[in-house]
Amino acid sequence: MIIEEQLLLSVGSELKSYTEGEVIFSEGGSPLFYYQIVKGSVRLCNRMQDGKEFIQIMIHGGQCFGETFLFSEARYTLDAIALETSLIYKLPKNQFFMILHEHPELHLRLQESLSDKLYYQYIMMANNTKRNPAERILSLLNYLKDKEGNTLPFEYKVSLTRQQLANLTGLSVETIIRTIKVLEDKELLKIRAGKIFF
DNA sequence: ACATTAACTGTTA
DNA sequence: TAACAGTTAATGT
Repeated sequence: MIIEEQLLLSVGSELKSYTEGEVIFSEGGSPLFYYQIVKGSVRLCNRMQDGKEFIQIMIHGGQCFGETFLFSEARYTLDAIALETSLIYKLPKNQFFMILHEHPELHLRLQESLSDKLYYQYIMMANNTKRNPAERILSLLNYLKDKEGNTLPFEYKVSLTRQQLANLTGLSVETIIRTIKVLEDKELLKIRAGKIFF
């Protein structure tokens, strides 16, 4: 959790419910709020004119998003869309800076959260540029498993759909399916009832 | 709703 | 040019 709920409420944050697929903010819009997820998850993505999308990062409960845009004059360069029904705190920009001013220790937490996101972005940028599909998928799975703190083989259950894996790696769903099967043959992962165990 | 397969096309090593 | 990845479309769970 980045900012305590009590504190968020005391400065007039709005607790808003979003349904699956609902757009929270979109590319080109003016960043006016700080968002923090209570329950659910959100994807930050770029949508192409042909309807395809590339997921930059997924944000889960306790984490915040959109905050980086409050520190610059830039407009949103991506969309934030609810991955599922989610409860999210929405705090106006000026109130956000007010509590940052009154609670300087929050800077450290925001910095840590930002570093985590950047770490993921670095990994994904390196992976999605040159590597082959198997390497792209494996490094994404490695990152996800690592984040969960799981070290045992085939213990980590990948909760993402094939489509989500495709949108995170820039590969097609079919390539994900084909490659996942090759990786299963090589015994680098297991598939049980359609779910990937890594 | 999500996963899989097949047939086909274009690209790349 | 053979292998590979995306597209399309049909089918399966």
